[in-house]
Amino acid sequence: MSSTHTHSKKNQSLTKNQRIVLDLLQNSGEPLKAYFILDSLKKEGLNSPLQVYRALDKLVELGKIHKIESINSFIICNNSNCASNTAFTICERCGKVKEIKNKYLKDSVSDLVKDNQLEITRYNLEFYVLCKSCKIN
Amino acid sequence: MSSTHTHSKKNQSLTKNQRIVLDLLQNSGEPLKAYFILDSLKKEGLNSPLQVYRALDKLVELGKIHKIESINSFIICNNSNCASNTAFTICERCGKVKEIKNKYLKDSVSDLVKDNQLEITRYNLEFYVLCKSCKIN
DNA sequence: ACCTCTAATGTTATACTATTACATATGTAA
DNA sequence: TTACATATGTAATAGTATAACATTAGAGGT
Ligand SMILES: [Zn+2]
Ligand SMILES: [Zn+2]
Ligand SMILES: [Zn+2]
Ligand SMILES: [Zn+2]
Repeated sequence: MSSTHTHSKKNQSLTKNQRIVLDLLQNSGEPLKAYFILDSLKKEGLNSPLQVYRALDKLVELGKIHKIESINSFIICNNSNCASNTAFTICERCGKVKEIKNKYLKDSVSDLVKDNQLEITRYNLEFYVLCKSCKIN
Repeated sequence: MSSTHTHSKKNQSLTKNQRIVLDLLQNSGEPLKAYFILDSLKKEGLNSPLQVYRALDKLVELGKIHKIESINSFIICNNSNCASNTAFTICERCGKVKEIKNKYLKDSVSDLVKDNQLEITRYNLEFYVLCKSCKIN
């Protein structure tokens, strides 16, 4: 079973608990809270908070999901290579969260970092907005 | 006692609880947790979490302190006019937090926002670093 | 196959963070 | 004064996360 390529490691190495938590977040697409995940996955055999938190921790570490600290929630990564750099917009009215595509963001952040003489290892940027539907209503 | 000028309102309007919580954060200069604040201020007459949280909420609203979400802690504002825009460096090793002076940051953020076509109402930026003393050791 | 080591699991209990609810008091403005 | 908004005090409870310990599953080397 070690005929695999290097790049497949990350996908294959997910354990059962990690996989079902990731699937839930993937299918949801929006931020979910740990205890909501727990309730949702009772039927899958997750019985204790720790089982959820351990899976979440690992998935965060792998960069497959992100934690949005201000709402104690977890969301599937919407990019392919965030590493541990994250950037979100959060609607101030309805709480809707979107991960900002880091394709273009990177250069902007680099400039900002350079301009302010920071030596950073990673970053987390939270931009509060009024989402489209909230702007209308 | 209402002979005051308009601009002094914000300072004078602090209530007793708000004042003693603010003083503690001011004197500390580093991020403090709500229950630590509670313990520290037992002798000042604060007996319940709610008394602390209410003071903290108000001080955050006034922009006098900021909450650092990722560590559930509160820190005195190091700028004069953050409004609700915040930017911190956080040491990945020892957890030391510093607020970034927003004097220069503002333009950089404006550029970033413009480049990424965001319409934001405010922001919170967290830059993870290795602080000087951690870099040495 | 066997041993070894590391990572993950299962379970219980507990720690930490924050809010609800309700009664009371205080300050401010008409 | 009356009315209103804001702040307080207190108790109970909700929500978030980790410690501790025993057990199991996988990966790698021999
Ligand atoms: Zn991502
Ligand atoms: Zn919205
Ligand atoms: Zn500030
Ligand atoms: Zn440090």
